[in-house]
Amino acid sequence: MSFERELIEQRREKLRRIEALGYPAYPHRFDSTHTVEQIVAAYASTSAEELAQSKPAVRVCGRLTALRGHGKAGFADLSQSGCRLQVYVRKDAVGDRAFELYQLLDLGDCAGVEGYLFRTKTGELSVHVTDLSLLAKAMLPMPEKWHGLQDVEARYRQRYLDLLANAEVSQTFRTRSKLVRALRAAMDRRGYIEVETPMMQPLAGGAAARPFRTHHNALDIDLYLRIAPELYLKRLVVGGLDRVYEINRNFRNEGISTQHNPEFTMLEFYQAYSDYRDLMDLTEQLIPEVAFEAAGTATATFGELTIDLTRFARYSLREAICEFWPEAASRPRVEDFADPPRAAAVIETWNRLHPGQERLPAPAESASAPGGASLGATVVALFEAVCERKLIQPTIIYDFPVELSPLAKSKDGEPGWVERFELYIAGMEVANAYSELNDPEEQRRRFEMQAALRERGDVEAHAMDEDYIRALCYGMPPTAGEGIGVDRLAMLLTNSRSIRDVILFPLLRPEKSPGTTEE
RNA sequence: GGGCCGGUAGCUCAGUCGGUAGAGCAUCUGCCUUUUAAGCAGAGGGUCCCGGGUUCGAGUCCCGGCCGGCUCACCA
Repeated sequence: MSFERELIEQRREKLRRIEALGYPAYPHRFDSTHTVEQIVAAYASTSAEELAQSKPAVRVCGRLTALRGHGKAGFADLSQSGCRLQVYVRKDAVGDRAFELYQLLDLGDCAGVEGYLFRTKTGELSVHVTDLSLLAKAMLPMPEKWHGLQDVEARYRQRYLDLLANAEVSQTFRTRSKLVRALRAAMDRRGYIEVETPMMQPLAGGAAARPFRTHHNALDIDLYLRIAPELYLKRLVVGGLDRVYEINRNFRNEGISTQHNPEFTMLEFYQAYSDYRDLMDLTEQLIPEVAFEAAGTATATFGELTIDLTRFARYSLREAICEFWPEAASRPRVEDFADPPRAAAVIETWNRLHPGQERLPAPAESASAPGGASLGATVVALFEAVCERKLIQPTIIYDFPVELSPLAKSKDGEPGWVERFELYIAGMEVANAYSELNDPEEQRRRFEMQAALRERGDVEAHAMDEDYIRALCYGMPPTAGEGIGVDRLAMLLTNSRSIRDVILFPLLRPEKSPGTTEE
């Protein structure tokens, strides 16, 4: 018999003995007068003398996270929702039967106690127990109490243990929850209505990404898990819902990294009669507002970095490349991105400055040149190489190439560029927004451009969506829309370097054979 | 997919030059009625990730694989 089996068998035996004492093994409920948190908060400053006099009666329950035996007495820590309360059990106070039960308890068991509050010699607020019950037995041993659960894989696969053993993990997810609530409240306050749009879509649109595919049996059709809710939310704007938002999952069938999980949570919102400038202003309000509400501060500590979420820089994408260019002598100018030959010269200079690294591609002379990257794509690639990891403090980067933004409205007088911005914090893209393209004819041309890319093998190029164009044909008011990556914002607010640390159950390869209690 | 790192008791980790598998916590037994990483005395507990190979001998060296982490690429 393996050691683990032996441990389980020991605990089965204890459970049998507990039942033999007349205690139910798995009682149905427990009436408490307080939560641990309430007791700790209410009596934090009550003196030992006052407690000795009033002997406040409490019934409280939680999980046993420490047991310190002393012969015919013992101390235990009862933990509930991240709060800890010491209980003191002595044989002459609880009686023989309950004390026998106490001796059969293990670390990790759920228990309830009844008694009165007092302070120990060392001044610790504790429950002097007069009665005790087992609420559920832990059949498997808890992780080590001092170091917690360190094995990264086990932490993700058995998140419940991670939450039990590592208090800061529990705190991270409480902060995340507050963040989602704060975002929702912020949108509600501003008059947006929350909606839910399809997660299963016949066409996966609204972003450039590879989708997951699934199948509906009764209709016998293939469907895609959504990569973005965008096209549905804009249909709602056409329908007169001038301010809508959705907080929900997107699914992208792509690589996994510290910043990418195949399913991730986005806040996406649309507002009629506005453009991207309005959303820049809104974003600058929203981020510090929700940070303060969720984390209690608008100053984020992220690894070595200290980030002030109240101050935002703004650069156009072209300005940013010039601004963050590493060498003064070869610094390009904004006009250098106006046509492929000049942009090619800038990229050539960059490649020359970075001989060891992979070369950035030069733009093709025309958009239809086979195999060549578009001017827009190469400028964005250059931006990412030059700037992205340097954008530590909150920075809005605006005006993107039209080739990469098939759903965004062009800038007046500059048809090659669209009214779009992205927000970068700590080198991560946190938000993406634009003035929505609402001209159905132009939208059709953009989709056709995408279809051409698709024919050349770009699996992420946007699919033609006739139904969406039909919706635009009924007239969509001028509208601005934005998506905010909730996971990445949660990372910033909880000092989590990996997106997996803010997702309760990140996607992992399935375990071959999880250990269970079968024999 | 490439590079680097890791996988040893339920948990956290050591393991030297290739020579009988170790500690702490947890568990079990005994003692202990104000402790708090409680304490004291004793005991049990191992597919050293898997499969090959080298060797008299492999946790250790070599090859292949599995799983995970970081990183680069990919991913607006």
